Amino acid sequence: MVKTNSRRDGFVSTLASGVDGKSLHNEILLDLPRKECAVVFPHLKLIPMPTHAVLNEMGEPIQHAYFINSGLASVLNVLSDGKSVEVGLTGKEGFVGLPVVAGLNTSASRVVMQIAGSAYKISAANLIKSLRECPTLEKSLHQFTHLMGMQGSHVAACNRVHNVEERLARWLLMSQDRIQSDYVPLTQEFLAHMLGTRRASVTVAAGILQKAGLITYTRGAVRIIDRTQLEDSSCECYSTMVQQSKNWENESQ
Amino acid sequence: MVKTNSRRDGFVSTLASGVDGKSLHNEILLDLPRKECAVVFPHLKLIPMPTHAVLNEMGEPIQHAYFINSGLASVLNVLSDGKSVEVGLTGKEGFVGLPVVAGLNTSASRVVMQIAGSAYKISAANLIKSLRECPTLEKSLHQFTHLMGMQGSHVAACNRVHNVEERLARWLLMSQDRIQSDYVPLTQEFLAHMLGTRRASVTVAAGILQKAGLITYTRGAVRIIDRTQLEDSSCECYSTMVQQSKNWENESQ
DNA sequence: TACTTACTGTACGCTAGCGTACCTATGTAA
DNA sequence: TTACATAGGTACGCTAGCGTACAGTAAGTA
Repeated sequence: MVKTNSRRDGFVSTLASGVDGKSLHNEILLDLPRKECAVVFPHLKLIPMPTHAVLNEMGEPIQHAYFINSGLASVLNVLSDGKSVEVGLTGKEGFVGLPVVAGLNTSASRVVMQIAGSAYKISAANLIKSLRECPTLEKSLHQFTHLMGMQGSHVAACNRVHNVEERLARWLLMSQDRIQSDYVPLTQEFLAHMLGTRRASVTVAAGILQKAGLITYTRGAVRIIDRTQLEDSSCECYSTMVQQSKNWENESQ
Repeated sequence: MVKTNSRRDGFVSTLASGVDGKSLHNEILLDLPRKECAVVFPHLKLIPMPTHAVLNEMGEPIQHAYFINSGLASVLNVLSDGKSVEVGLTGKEGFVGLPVVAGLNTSASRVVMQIAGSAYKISAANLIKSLRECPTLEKSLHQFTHLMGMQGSHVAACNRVHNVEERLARWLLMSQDRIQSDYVPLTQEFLAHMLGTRRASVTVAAGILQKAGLITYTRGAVRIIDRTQLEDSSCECYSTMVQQSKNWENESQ
């Protein structure tokens, strides 16, 4: 999901590291041309995002949007009985606050940090203002809207037809891609929320994957051992989604 | 899902009825300002869309886009074993070919007419060209992208947690909204495809709804009898999605 | 060191829905 | 009228996953 882009240059890095002294990883921001950086960056503030931080709440107005810089955020659909089901997943390639880009005020889902990290925060008002002057940013965000829609649709199909073990494998692979680490610091309880299933079902599925030597599970964290075999254990949805992201990179400009 | 818009005037209707002598129902087109109509309409051709016509095929290049004028189109995710799961649904409020709007060439899903109707067809190339001159159209389509993404996400959650009977009720209600008729000419076989379940499961679920007096089932068609009670039988997802569409109408512009 | 809390492993009865099969209606065409 | 194809009703054994409960274990704290 890394877009190659000739615009990444010393200028951008300098601007970025000026914000809070940390380096810029968000791929949407990295791909902005100089002109647009100058418009957007003054509105950004790099803030730490602790685990379980709620970025947007379902049904509530969106005050701020976020360019994820590190860590992992989940897009959840919350049902009236309190159950939640993950419908999307994004890391440093992504952005939270898409409804604002579409001209809407209300979030259709809850977005939560699953793995702590950092993000560039911008107020909805400043984002809207910036978009008027930043066609590249606008285009990126429209494309990302489409990409997240595709992701949601795939998850819809996957949730219908694939079992817990396959979905767990898929989820671990998608996470690893986004945080670029084989260490996924999550409890089974939270994985269960992600997969919309029981904690006990995750224990069983994780046990199977562990016995097969694909992962090791320690208290509060998974480590991925054999990625290739994990892909085999996962449902086809993983490779389909990866393929579509690649199409997206190649076809968009 | 009907957007009220002052731009709907005699001019537009005249232009529209010029195409094939039939009247224009597509709500995105109806909401275009005169200027943009003049750009887009010359590229449109109103064509009949028979049942099971494939508008876009998953993984294949998009040659044409469609403004649905009547009937009902399903967005399906096709799995390698040939199974398909519906992830979206659109009628005259909608558009097929969203990837093109996002700047992509390949369709991420199969789009099929479920109930015959008609659509305004436009080549991908002409659409792209038109979009450059039509900011209103572009904005509408970006918003529709977002709306379909929300729909897919909701279906993802719904598929995970709700049973066949609830999902069938939801599907019938969503169809009725889009075709504005209580008569839904579909076999149980096809409903099963829509819900990603067995035909036999649909028979059972439809039987329950029929006994309760909410629908009647005749060979190849359902008729909705008691809409209010059907809403009660449906899962919360229906009302959530309706609510979000309303937000969309109110908040956009 | 003992206590406490949070996380993981496992078990058990239960149910929705699956795959499959077969029979019965209902249209349609010869 | 008969033959045929398609759609709907029903049944049966089977399995994944649910809800729940409880015990074991690691990690933090007094």
